[in-house]
Amino acid sequence: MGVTERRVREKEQKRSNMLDAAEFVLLEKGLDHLSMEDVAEKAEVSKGSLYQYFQNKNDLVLGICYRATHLLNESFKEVLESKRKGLMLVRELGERYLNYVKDHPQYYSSMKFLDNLSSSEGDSESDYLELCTKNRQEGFRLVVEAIQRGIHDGSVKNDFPAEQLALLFWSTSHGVVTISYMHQNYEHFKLLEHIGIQENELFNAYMHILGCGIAADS
Amino acid sequence: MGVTERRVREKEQKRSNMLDAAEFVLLEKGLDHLSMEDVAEKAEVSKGSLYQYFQNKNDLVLGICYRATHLLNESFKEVLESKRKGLMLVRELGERYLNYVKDHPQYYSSMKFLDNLSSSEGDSESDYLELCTKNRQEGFRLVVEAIQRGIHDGSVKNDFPAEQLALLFWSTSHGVVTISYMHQNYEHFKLLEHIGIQENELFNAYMHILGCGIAADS
DNA sequence: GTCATTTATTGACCCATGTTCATTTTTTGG
DNA sequence: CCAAAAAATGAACATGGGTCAATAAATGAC
Repeated sequence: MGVTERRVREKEQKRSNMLDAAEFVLLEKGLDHLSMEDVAEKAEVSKGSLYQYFQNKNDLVLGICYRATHLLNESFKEVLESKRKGLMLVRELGERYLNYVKDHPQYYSSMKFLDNLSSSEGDSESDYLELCTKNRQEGFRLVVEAIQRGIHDGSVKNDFPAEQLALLFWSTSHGVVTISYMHQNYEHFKLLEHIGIQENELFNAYMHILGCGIAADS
Repeated sequence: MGVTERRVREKEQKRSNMLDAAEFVLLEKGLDHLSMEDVAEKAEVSKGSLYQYFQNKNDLVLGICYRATHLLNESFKEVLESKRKGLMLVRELGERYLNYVKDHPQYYSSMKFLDNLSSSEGDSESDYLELCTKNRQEGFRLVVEAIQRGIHDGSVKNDFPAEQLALLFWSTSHGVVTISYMHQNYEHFKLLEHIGIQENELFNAYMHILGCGIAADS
């Protein structure tokens, strides 16, 4: 009979509801003030129930992070479906990343949480940790693919191996996006408007400079 | 009499001792496991005493961050004393930043803490918060200066205003350094060695690409 | 339909840690 | 040497993550 199947489905549904609630609280209060009590209340369950679906608070946040990395990867995959030049794909990936952070700040903060997970805390079992890591590797692989296609179609120069260029793009865009995120979400961060430029301008300048560095001379 | 002066000096000395202890604990246990109790024990004072010198835990960490930003700025100033071409100075700044993070991971983690301070938490009074912000602006100003000198001496092209280039350099190097830090300090972060390159290589590639982007055509 | 068994839910409770404050100790100036 | 001011202390409080015995609900055999 399909009873067990149904129960598995129901369990996933409840877990998903809890993650929805957690996302809501994360968006409302930020990572530092996300409490299990608040999540439980929002999800209309008891605090104890949360612990039947998530091993601890870290695991819960990593559950959000799993969604976050998955969504970003889906967005990246869309880009790679295009048949345009590789260099254009790279630019598009960067734009997607920038918009993603603007549209889903709670997802981005869960990814920052993953980044800040120290080794010792990684020890505490979390099923989601491995999934998040896998997703991130997958995302990186997509960047590599875009660059490889650029090298093949001649739009990206091949001074460096594709992985290295991808890592470079990964790191630097991470930095640019971080600044953009801080500008949007933190009151006390006033570097951008102190200079008087918009995030778009920053990003365009970034892509221009990067373009000069990695574009093939044509 | 110089009694009050002496007491001010003593007070600063005690505060400094507490910061030393806090740095020690930060290095030992990381930001997540830094407890006021541990700091108090290491500093050989009671927990309550800490609160006579720091308004709360955030303030204490920002006290470390103040030292951190100050030290980095001092290092940057040394670079700017050189008479070399501006482009070289920029590269040197990047190298300093990279080495700084390697040599003082506890300082870097305190700077990450500053970065992650949400607006609401910034509300909670911290004398050090403003000082840290000031220091960061000062650091940024030094980067701008290096680039301005590069534009003047013709080693940096002037497609963009110096502030914009500086922000770009700031953001992207932040990203590269972050990756490097994570590689060194987090077990579960295996992106670099999975690809099989060293941090130096990454940094050199970064400076090379960046150089292509911002160097004047000569 | 009933009931024993398994599974899920609950919230009171525990504990770690940041923070406060009344009390005690030390320092100061006369 | 003493009264007043300043500093240090640690017991006590508040918050929030995590646990668990008790309860409720669901299941399947009869």
